[in-house]
Amino acid sequence: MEKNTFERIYDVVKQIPEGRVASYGQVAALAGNKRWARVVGYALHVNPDPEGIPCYRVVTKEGNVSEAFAFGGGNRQIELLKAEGVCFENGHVIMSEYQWETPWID
DNA sequence: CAGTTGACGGCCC
DNA sequence: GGGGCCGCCAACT
Repeated sequence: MEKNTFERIYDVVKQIPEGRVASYGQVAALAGNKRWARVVGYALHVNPDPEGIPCYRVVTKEGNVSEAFAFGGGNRQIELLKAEGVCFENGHVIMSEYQWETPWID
């Protein structure tokens, strides 16, 4: 049973632990192809289930968040991440310390 | 079916 | 470090 590209991306995002963030490229790589960075952005853009898909834990490789955030605003995303213990620096996540360590990968 | 778009990533200046 | 260009793939019109 092969899942669609979007479903695979959503599945990966759902697996992101609290207090951690993953870059679009990271999610894309875990979903199957790291070149899906654009596709990941698009997938989260449609975000069919914002309550089940913590898209706020997904940031750019620089730790920068998106303005067009599904929850109401990019600033909102930062607040949510800070609430989970993620520290920010100059408006961006310290990726070096908080980027998801993807231990698995089937 | 073909062209455009997009919440990106990497490389260059 | 910041800004710009190209490339990548799937979804949308």
